[in-house]
Amino acid sequence: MKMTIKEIAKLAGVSQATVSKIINNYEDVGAKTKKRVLEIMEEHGYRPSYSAQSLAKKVTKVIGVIYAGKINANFNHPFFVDVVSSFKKTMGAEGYDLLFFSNEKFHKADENYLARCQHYNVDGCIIIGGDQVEPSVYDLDQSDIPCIGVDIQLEGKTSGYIMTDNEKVSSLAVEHFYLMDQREIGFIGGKADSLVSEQRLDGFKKIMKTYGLSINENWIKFGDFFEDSGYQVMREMLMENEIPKALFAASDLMAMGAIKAIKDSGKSVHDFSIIGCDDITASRHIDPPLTTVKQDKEKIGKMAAYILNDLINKNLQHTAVKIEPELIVRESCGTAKKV
Amino acid sequence: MKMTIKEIAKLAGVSQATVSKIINNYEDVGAKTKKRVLEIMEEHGYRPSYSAQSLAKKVTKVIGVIYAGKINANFNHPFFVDVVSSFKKTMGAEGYDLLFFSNEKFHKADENYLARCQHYNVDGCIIIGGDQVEPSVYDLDQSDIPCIGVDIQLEGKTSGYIMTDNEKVSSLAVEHFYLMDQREIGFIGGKADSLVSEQRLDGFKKIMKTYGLSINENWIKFGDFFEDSGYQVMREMLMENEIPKALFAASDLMAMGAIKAIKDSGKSVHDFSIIGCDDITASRHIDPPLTTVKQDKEKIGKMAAYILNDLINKNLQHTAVKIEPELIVRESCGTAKKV
DNA sequence: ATAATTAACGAAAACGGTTTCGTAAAAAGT
DNA sequence: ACTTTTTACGAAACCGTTTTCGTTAATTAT
Repeated sequence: MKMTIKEIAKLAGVSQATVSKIINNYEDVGAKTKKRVLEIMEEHGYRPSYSAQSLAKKVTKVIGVIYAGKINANFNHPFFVDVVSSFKKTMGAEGYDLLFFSNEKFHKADENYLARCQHYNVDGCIIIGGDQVEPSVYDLDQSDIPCIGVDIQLEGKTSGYIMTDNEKVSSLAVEHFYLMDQREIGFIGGKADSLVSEQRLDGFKKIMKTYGLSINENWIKFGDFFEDSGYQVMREMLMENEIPKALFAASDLMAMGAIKAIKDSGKSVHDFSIIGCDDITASRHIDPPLTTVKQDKEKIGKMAAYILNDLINKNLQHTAVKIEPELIVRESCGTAKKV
Repeated sequence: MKMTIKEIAKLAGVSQATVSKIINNYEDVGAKTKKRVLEIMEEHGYRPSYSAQSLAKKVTKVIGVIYAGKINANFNHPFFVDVVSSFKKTMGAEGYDLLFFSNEKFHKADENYLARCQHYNVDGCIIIGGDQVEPSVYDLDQSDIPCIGVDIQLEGKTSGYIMTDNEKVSSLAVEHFYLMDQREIGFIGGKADSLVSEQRLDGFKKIMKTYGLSINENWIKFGDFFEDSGYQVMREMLMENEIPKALFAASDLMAMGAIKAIKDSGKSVHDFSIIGCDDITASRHIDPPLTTVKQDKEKIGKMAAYILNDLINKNLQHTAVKIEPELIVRESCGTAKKV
């Protein structure tokens, strides 16, 4: 049942070469021959084998997708889900399918990402930022395989990266607090060793200084971008003597966790001002509707695809792009003081 | 730089065959030879080519992932995100990577799913239920490629499927309404032509009859499982003369949309009883915390992986499995009447 | 009518591996 | 010491394509 090019050729009374040329749209094949062969192919449901093709040509039309960091990390984080969804859509339109690598710790130790990219001969890959830069990711970055990093800084000649302007993210949040007359501001970061966390913290400190606000180091804590960590961290803060009145959380999920911690502690959320980050779908529905710094997930995914495409087609050198964040005001910072 | 088996063989002073045997753990190769070759491979960072390997062997260790239905449908629906995440984790542990097919409408018309599965020579595939059964999915189902369907009924000899017991889902919801003294019950389904919607509606009607509750056909509407559709549908209902006091929505997202519609209409959500379905992360945080029928996403993903594995290893014939749903009571059906 | 082009096709090498089967050397049995 | 078995390895065919280059037949130019 599984037809090969050889059998099609025999059936059509032509050579393999001719069939192959028809598959690949060569010019030098007669119109009637072409028609006949095409019909036979259709009739037998013939499809060229990917393996054979990508062995012979050097192109695969497959993009590797890598979640850096711990096992399965971020695959189901709402922010990355939306980014990857947008990326997938855009790359799909270019004819690419996406190969999601299982975390390497599941594989034999020696099968790192570079090895697997070479193994599958992917045309390029996207690396989703993780906790820190693993050696395995570094090797891939340094290779000649086109890579686009999201929330992770890639430096290879055939790499690029994209992320939201994270310092601006913090500025937007703190500025809003300031406008709402909040001065006792805490910061809940994501994974302490992630680039994103670092940049947001930097931005946070800078803008606090700019506004002449004092920074309380006890009010700076780190989670892992997911909800539970926000809950834990807030819980700790709540047990201290001094409690910040305003909180900027580096993800909506952590903000949600923090809010839950506040509620569970018996205090009223309305006595706190809270700003999240990402603007995930749920944010507008929670209680209170969450004021947040929006990241343009759609755009990030799309741009990542464009850049990767250019990298693959060698229209581009190494590039880094920053996307503008946007403040979305809802009700978690009080409505009373709204102008 | 790109090493081939031939070069490794030359470097080691052995034949290709021997190197290949080492790669594939054949017994008939001497210990010292093996060691030497292994070292050379390591030293040169040699990795066998996937294309060449899967051309020669017949196994790829790749699973195809297909979202049936419209472009990009369901890729970012929280329910499926969690299911696929769990599936990915489990398959990853078995050494599989996942190939996500871009929607075929992006590809040339003739490249349907079966064609691409054959093209890539995947070991098996998972099909995520969509609006309806497309011809392309049917062909794949009927082929000899192992397939596991989630929320979609696959009937091929090498296929299986898994979904929550959807009639039970509706029973759980309606029973709860009944206990809470709600009699005027509406139903918001997902995509009207999806199997899941059908089953839930059937279950809904049955249980309503069982309890002797009258069914108002105007209170039965369909969305598409996403939030906006819940909003729209609820908006319509709100404009009618008779408005149901209790609503079962076939997804939490639609429930969230419905709640928003109620709020936007100026009415109080607390005058309504609402039950969702899925139990996504956000559900416990929204206002009011959503009572919902939980689907065990983790389990569904894991079981899907187990079944697919068995299908691939031919330990299994066609199988269908149903997963038990569970009612999670929170506050969207009033707390006053709680026992 | 003849030479020069062009069109249409095929032979065969290459892509990078796997696997069967045969064989020489080493080990074991007698 | 000689046969038998086992061990370690290699030659070569094969997996299903692509692609280069040469060749013949058909056109066109002269």
